Amino acid sequence: MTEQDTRQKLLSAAKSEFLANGYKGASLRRICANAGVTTGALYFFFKGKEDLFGAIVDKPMAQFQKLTAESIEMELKNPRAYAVTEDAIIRFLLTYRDECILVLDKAEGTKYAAFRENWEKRLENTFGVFFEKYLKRPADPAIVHLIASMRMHGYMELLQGKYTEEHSRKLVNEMAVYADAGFSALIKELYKEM
Amino acid sequence: MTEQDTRQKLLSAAKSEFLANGYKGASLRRICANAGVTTGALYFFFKGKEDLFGAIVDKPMAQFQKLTAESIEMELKNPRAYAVTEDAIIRFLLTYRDECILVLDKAEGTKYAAFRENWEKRLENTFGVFFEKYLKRPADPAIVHLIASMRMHGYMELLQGKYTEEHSRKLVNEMAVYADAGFSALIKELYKEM
Amino acid sequence: MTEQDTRQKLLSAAKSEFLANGYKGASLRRICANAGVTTGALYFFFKGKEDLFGAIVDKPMAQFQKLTAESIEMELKNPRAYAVTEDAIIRFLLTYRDECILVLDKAEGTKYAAFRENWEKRLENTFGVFFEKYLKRPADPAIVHLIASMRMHGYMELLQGKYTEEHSRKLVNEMAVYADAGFSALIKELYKEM
Amino acid sequence: MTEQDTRQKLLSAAKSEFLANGYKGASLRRICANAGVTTGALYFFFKGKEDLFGAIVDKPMAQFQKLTAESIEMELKNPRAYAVTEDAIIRFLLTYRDECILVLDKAEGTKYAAFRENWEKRLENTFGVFFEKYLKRPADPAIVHLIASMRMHGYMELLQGKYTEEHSRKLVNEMAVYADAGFSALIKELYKEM
DNA sequence: AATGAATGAGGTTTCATTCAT
DNA sequence: TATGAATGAAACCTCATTCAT
Repeated sequence: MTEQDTRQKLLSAAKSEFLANGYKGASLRRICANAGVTTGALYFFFKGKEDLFGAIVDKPMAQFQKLTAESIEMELKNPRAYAVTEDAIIRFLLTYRDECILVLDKAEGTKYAAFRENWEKRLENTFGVFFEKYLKRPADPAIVHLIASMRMHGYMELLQGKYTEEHSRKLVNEMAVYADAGFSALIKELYKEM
Repeated sequence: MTEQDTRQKLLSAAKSEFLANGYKGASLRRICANAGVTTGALYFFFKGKEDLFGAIVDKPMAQFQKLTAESIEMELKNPRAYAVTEDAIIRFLLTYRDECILVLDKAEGTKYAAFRENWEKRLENTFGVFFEKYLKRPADPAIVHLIASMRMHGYMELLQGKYTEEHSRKLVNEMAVYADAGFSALIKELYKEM
Repeated sequence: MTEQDTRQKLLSAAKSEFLANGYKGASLRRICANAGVTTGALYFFFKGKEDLFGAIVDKPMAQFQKLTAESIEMELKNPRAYAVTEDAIIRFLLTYRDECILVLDKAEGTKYAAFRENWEKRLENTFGVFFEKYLKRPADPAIVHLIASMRMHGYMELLQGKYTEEHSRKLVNEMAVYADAGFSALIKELYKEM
Repeated sequence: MTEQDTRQKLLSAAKSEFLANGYKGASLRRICANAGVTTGALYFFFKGKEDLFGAIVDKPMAQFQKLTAESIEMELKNPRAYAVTEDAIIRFLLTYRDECILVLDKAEGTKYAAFRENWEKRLENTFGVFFEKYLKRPADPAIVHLIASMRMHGYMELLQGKYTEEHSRKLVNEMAVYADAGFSALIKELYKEM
């Protein structure tokens, strides 16, 4: 077995374990057992539990960070860019499905613990801007948070259900139809309340 | 220390711990330490970890089960009842906020593990019926699931954010506006696709 | 409930528990639960686990000690007395069946731990005397021990199987027939070996 | 410390502890302490308490099962084979003295709990057949049980007393003389009763 | 006469981690 | 590269016992 083989087996077993039990609930013993190596081997390749988790998600997530940073920049220049940037993000999510699930839903106890929350907050900001634009005043942060959080959750569900890429894109579009109409209606409703 | 103090302290410490770390991640030691007693004391009041969890959520959840059972029955007779039953459920969720969060989001490892999933499935069924009614054909289960899951998540977020009851009701209404409009738009979109 | 009632219930529950699980394996909690009282009550009537055990068996066993002491004395004066004294002992065993089982087979961890061994040793001595008498020399202590131990075990089995007194007496007689014939044959065999 | 030392030390300490306190009463902590390691170390070598017990007795007992199975088969074909098969069994018992004691007398709580009882039942069956053959009718099951149980106990005592193999064989023969004569006399006695 | 509460030690087991080889 | 061995802390739980009331 080449050195890469072992490392790869460990990463693969770790991914399954983390997905199944979350970071905290994952057992390095089980990972090693499933990889067919001893615990010592794991510590040759990785510094520890968190390092192992990082080895799976760090690279994709760095890219993701860059992606979202660009998105925000673009959207600040041109709000219409949203469709484009969302598409890029969706593509990314679908490409690195497992890694995203890990970071967004299984990362309690790691440095990524707040990752999802942070993303959600950015989404919230974006949504807040929209609301303010159409409402001519800031909206109740709670409703903005709710809408953003539901949207985020939609993306998460999309990841968890293992649809084909084509099917996923269709679902994303339908979610967008749903959300856009909902957003418009909500604006009207909030406008009435004034 | 008065009579029921210790039991109450244990329940209170347990609630915090379960909320913070989930059932599996919760430590009875920490609970006891926070309650200011030894681990043995806990076992005087409760049979074990699951019994302790149950002592917090069992009673409210029995009531909740009754509530949802009634809701389903009513909705089967008259679909318009949805508004009424939803209102009752929302009131319940807000009244037993912590207990609901525990059962719906922190219960892995307990008998309530599937509680949220089951509820979501029922919601999915209801939504599926609506879709079929307006679409004259069954909708893609994936989109029904997505919409239902997002709605569920909305309720969850409502619980997590500690809004006043009045505020919460307002948010529920706004969520309904959002969701109804989204639903209608989606129906149209799906209709076009045929 | 009168005071005697509770004490009696505790003793009765304790007897069952000790019989079922032995002294060490018995749980005072279970005893109290089965007696329908709290642990505190137990400690009002008894000083602790061993005292509770003693309260069940001490009185009968004192009598038993007296009985065997007399037996030995009588047998030393007249070996033919064996039949008489054995009968008395059997009667005792059948009368205090449970207590005897407790002391002879479930007493590890109590002051009675060596009781059975001691009785066996006395039986061994008696048997040794017989052997020496008919063999004109001391027999191998090992075979004497074996024969005595088997006889003891016969008594124990008699207790464990819950036969009627009549049936038990019949079995005792048959055991005696078996043992006497065995003894005679063994003497002959050992005599040949010289 | 050489390679297998710790495992061996653990097995040795475990054997002593199990012999002294039985399976249930044995403490893994004491075992580890006596072996000079921490409790964690035990779990590197063994899956748990029962696995540890199994590591001591499983192999010998598998062999023993084969042995008794063969014995039964042979005796069914030719009842005279009893002498031969008994000899093989005795040799086995003497070779794996400790393991046999563990399984036959200290195994409550393990999968071997019923081992001795089963063996005794087989012996009882064999004895029952003998009785019926010479008595021309079935004998009282109680007396058959008693005789069989006493014989079994004889074997057990043989194991507990640490005699040399030669001495043991002599004792087995003497037990056989004792038992055969006892059996004959009992048959006669029972015959008279008819 | 008895309750209800609490202790503290000990039970088996799992964990992430370390380290000599 | 990787093994095999071992640690020590923490996990849930049960125990006999004590004590104020």
